Amino acid sequence: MTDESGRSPAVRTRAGIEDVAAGAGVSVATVSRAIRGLPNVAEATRERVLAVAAELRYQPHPAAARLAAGSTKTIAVGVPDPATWFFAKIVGGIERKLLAAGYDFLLSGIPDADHRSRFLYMNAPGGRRCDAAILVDIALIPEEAEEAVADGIRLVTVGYRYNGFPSVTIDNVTAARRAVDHLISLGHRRIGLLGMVMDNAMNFVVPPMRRQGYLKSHEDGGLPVDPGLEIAANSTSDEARVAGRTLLDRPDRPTAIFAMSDEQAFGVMLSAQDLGIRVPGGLSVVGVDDHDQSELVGLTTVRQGVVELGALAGELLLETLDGGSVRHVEVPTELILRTSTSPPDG
Amino acid sequence: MTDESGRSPAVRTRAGIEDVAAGAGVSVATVSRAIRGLPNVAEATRERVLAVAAELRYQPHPAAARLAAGSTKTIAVGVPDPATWFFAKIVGGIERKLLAAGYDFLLSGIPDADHRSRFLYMNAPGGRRCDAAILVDIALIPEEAEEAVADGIRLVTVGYRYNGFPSVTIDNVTAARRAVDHLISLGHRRIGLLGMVMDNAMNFVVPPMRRQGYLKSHEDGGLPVDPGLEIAANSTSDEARVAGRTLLDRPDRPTAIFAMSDEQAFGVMLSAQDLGIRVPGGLSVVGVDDHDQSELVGLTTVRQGVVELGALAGELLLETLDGGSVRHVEVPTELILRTSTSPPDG
DNA sequence: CCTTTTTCTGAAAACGTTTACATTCGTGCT
DNA sequence: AGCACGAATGTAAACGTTTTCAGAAAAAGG
Repeated sequence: MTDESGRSPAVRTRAGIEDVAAGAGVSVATVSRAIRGLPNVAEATRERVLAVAAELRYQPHPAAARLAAGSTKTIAVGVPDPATWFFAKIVGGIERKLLAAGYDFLLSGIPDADHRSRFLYMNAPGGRRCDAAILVDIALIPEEAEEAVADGIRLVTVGYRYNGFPSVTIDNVTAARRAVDHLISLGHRRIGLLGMVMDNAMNFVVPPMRRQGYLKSHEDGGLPVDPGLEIAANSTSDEARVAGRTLLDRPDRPTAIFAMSDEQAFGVMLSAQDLGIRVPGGLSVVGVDDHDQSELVGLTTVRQGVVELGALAGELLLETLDGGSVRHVEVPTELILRTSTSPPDG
Repeated sequence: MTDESGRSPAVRTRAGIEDVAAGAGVSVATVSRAIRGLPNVAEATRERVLAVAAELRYQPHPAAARLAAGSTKTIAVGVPDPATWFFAKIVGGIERKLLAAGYDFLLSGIPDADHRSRFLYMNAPGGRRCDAAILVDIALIPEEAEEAVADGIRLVTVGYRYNGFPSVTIDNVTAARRAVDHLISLGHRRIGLLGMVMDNAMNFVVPPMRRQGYLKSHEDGGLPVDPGLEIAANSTSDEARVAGRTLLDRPDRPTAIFAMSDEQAFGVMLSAQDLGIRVPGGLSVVGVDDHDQSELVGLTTVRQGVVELGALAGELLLETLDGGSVRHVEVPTELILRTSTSPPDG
């Protein structure tokens, strides 16, 4: 086939479209059409081509196909850290949808602003590395956003909303309010806030909204806000543990803590454990997410359907690629009562 | 540049290598060399080219580069389920290494044998979709393995070992023995085994080894093995919860359970909770992994450094691509004592 | 100052598809 | 029988790089 004359013995050369064409006695154009299921190829021909292709284990060269066709059948997904529970769940949700639709799934960790701009740059339409991208909890700075729009990048965001791009979010203010209102209704007056550390360059948008909910609840409940009760930590159990520790070491320590994620809440529970403080009697704790392990540790939390978030993002993306309109969906949240909250002791 | 004469107004056409060449007054060959840092280009020329490229925001077309060069700078990674804690951690470890080395990271969920063979097919060298692949806990059936070797696929496996391919594993027999020996030494005589459900087609190799460790410990300890104390479940908390339930519903229920993963152990703890059985007095529980939440719930477990596993896999892969020799590394495990184990009551 | 290397550079041929356009071939009509 | 038309097929030109090879320029050696 490939070497009519040369007869090189050992080299096992891969079948190309030409080999299939030769084998089936048709032109490469027909092979291409037959294999991709395009119209205007006689049924008999198609079968013959497919048979030969199967026999030769022919597989189109993706790079060649992409180059010629201009479409990559690839989606890039950027998350701050793929090893984190929340992002892993989202990635899982997206992946299932996308693989089912026959897309390749390119995963990028985006730990800082530098990686973010690189991600945008590489996945811009001009980069032709992917057909579209999903960004999870990675907010663009205005100039990047403008640029992205100008480039005509296909993007769906999860966690925050940006005009022109499909997105899936929750109502973060309300989510936080559910948690804090609950604490207030139990009689707590000194409620700590465990926020997320804000790398300015990363421009995270979720923590401020949850903070706002925290403040709103205080306002509506007629409670004063003590700035000393607020602290920030990265969204891991370990980091939250030390943050919780400093909050609980205060002489006028809070009787309850609202943590912006369940993993942080776990950290707080650990710090309470460290200090011999009983949960919920000595300290009530509420988180956000409804983490897989929250039931086991009895954590009261504001549930958001995380895999659902990812799956929805995948769907919205597919819609966009099919030329659908830009949709925004807001997934509802729900307070799940467990044993980490109660009225304060005494 | 691209349109010398035509002056089409609105179309913002992307800069190609030819534009850069024209801008810098050199040939495309020189541009290609300059940009990729190849030798034999005068420093002054390189700088000029780089400057023009930057100004034009030039970015080589990946598909074109791949087609021409034959290398994809892409690694495919296959895991059973990317949303699972264990696999997410591994993926995170791999991703960091690979992105740092400038590789694209293609993620595939491989829930069943069908997906597995598709994965192999697509990522075979002939498929030219990636330069190499990493398979996590996905064992090949013999004929696939043969085929893979014949194809000359570049592969590294994690979780099991296969001749000819680099791999990173733990000693599963020993890991299980650590757990079960510990229980026996505490005085337990009836020790349940919560295994993983074996989809035959998937050919999982880890569960049998851990089971073997369980059996060995019994043998060495002179303990009879009660087959009724063994049950299998998928490796999630929820599924393990119902499995644990049936184990604990028996009249002669075990005084301890060895679960093959921490997530399963969590499920067992939940089932104990459901039945009002105290841990560890009424039931001791040991898992494997040292999950992020294991400390919080006080789970005694056999630690394996999961992110480390992933990072190592990434390193081995890079070594292979650099033409290094096939290495196999076995990561040590360690028993972590917490509060979920104690001598049985009474 | 003239060779002989060595360093740079450019022209053009891959790389393996897709696709616009041209061509051939039946078919049903007049 | 002649014609027009649509379906099936083929030809060849993209697609945007990399890389081989040969030639030009510069450096080194005598």
